[in-house]
Amino acid sequence: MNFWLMKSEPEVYSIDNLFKDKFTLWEGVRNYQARNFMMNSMAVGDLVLFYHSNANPSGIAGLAKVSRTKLIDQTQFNSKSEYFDPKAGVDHPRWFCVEVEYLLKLKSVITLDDLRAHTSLLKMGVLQKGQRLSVMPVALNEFEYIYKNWISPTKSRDNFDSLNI
DNA sequence: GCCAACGTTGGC
DNA sequence: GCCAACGTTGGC
Repeated sequence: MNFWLMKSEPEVYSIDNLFKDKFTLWEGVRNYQARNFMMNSMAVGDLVLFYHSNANPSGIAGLAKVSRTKLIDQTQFNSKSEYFDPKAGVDHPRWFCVEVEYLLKLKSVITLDDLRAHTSLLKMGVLQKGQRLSVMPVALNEFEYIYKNWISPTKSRDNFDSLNI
């Protein structure tokens, strides 16, 4: 299993939206590196830190799980969509996405300051200066650390049993 | 709203 | 294939 961090602006689509929807297609990614992660590396069951960007505060707002992979992002073909890509065609799609499933919403957002206060997390992609990727991998040790410190209901568990994964 | 960082585009 | 110009991201 792999771990990911995926960014969304809560004004556009928040963890509350995902709670209501239960599932969502992660459409609109128009960055090749981010696309390649979704296309080549994500597997069903991978866990996702749902990150609110451009928010008050910005940070990790909840947890999701990859439920379908290697889907063609249909918005690239829709000339009415803000994600329309005139260089893509149904016979040669450029952009792919995954579907994610809601798992939980945190009682409070784990802010960037929260994360930076822990030396074990200093290497996290999302904390690096100038990083702009909207989909990025999270190391196992980083995910476990975050899980133990902020997500696990008992804070004493060291596995993911409570999530029924 | 500012602006640093970084990805993409396109002329050459 | 270089690289300047431009657009976007996203914290602040």
